[in-house]
Amino acid sequence: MTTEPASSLADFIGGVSLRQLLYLRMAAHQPSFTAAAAALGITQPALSQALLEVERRAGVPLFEANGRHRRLTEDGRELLAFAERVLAEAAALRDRLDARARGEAGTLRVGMIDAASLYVLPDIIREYREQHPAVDLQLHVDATAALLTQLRTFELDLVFAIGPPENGIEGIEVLREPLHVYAPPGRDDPHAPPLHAEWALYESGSHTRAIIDVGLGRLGIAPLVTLQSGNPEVLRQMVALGLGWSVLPPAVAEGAPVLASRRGALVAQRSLFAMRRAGAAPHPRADEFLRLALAAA
Amino acid sequence: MTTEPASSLADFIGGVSLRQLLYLRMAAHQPSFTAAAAALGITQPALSQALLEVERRAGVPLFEANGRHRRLTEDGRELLAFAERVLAEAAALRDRLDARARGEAGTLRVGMIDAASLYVLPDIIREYREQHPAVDLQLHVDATAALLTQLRTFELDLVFAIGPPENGIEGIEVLREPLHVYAPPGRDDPHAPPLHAEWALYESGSHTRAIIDVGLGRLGIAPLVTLQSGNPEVLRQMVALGLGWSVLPPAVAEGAPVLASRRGALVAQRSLFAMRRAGAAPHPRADEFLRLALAAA
DNA sequence: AACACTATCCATAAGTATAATATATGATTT
DNA sequence: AAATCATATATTATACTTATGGATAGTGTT
Repeated sequence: MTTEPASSLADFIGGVSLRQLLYLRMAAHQPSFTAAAAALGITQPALSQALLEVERRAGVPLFEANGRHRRLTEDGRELLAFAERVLAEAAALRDRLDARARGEAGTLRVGMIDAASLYVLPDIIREYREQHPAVDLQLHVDATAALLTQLRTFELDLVFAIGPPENGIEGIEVLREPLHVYAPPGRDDPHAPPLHAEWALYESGSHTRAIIDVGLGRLGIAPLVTLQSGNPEVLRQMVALGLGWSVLPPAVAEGAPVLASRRGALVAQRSLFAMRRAGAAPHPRADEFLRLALAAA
Repeated sequence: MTTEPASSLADFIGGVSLRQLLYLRMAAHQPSFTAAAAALGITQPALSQALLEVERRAGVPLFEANGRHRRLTEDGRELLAFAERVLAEAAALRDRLDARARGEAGTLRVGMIDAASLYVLPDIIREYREQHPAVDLQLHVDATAALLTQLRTFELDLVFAIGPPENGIEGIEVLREPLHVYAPPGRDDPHAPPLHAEWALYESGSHTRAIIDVGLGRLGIAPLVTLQSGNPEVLRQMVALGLGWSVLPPAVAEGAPVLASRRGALVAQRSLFAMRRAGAAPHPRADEFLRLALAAA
């Protein structure tokens, strides 16, 4: 009967559980504690004690005697309203988490290199958007190195970039692209670039450029690079306009038919990997997106 | 690492406490679990375990490794948002309950008999309203029996009515009123009502009427009642118009000076009690109202 | 009507199971 | 070497059950 005046916020928060709020709601909605306890699947003393504990935490009586029943006080109704709100929030949260676990809601941030965005993934993006309209799909196009940095700093969930995956990143190969020499229109044989040839290549420092440099070296070519661009469309145009030679994946170079007949030697292969942080938390939406990508490849 | 799929709503609600939500919020706002634990005044393992327990209940990972720190997953941010909302609700509830405990907010339902409302309590009502403008003060005027019924059925918090208090009701005397015979204007001696006098009295069945009947009997009078009313103003008017005799408290009868000189014998005394349910939960607002009433008396 | 009789409801007590926390320690990362 | 988080174990606190008592309301009997 003597309720300790433990009415500090910390005491209240520290001691009250969602279960107790559930008990309170049931006790308020059922005709008696006994009926409420039965509906909750616990014994009547357990319910009585739990409610007394809530009273103690709240610092005010929540029930008062009414014959052999007990009824809510005005303070009790105040606390009941709180309980209803919190329990409704909890149910909504549970729904959200479940929807997210099913991949039906939430955010999916995918990073991809421009070649992927242009030639490989558009259909998959469209398909994913159709199948999961409630997912907030955010796409970022950048170079491999930048994408991997963003992946590491939790700014992206899934990255399609040139592999193989480095330390702390795990991935699966989605596509393997050959990289061929392409000659500018004219007399020269695409398979025999002259020594004085000028080259338009991917930017120095990029993953693809590193692969290309190694491959060209194996072919005995030390390219004279007069133009660098991270944009493969730019490189293709340079070649098509006769301004130099390049090394490109056919998917890029032959998108317009101009360069199809100008393909030269196979310089190297680059692999497009789908990558995530090693040991990252499960991500149903990323999993689904990747599933679509692998199914298409 | 292997989180059991305990992702049912009942499991979530059953296991999560407000304290864990507090822990989650602190862990999200502090740079490390260690710092958060220190800020919470608990040890780091206690915090780690509590958060792991929440993860288990939620069925999804809330944190993921980031170097030697851990950071929230998207699901974790979802749960954090829930925690913020609930904790804000809890703080607001605490404020409301505290304000109510101080008598500064809430509802106060006071019942009173009309005599009290007319002659005794108006100043107190005005004073209370001035001092506690945030309290929703609801006044009900009715006969004693009806008021006590409403008190018993929790429709009123405090009642000013004719005592003494019955079983299940406890009260304190606020005012003792004499009940005098009042004679109609004319030749008759107010102290000697004739046998054939016609009387206008409180309604049969009312507390005051019962007291009056007993008192008149002691004076050897068996009144011939030609008019009954629960409204003492009506009775006063009847007497003033010469239609009969009555028994009234001077506060009623002499409100207008008409009947002052027509006062006869003291029939009885009735006591105005402030009454509450016996064993009712503390009610700071009722207490304050009663304090004002007693101070004025 | 008054009385006991019975059923219902809630509180309390005591014992037991579960959960929360602290201390000590290990693994990993910077 | 320092910092961070996880794990193991012991201890304490909390939650629950069973058993029981007190109060109230309904029911039948004298």
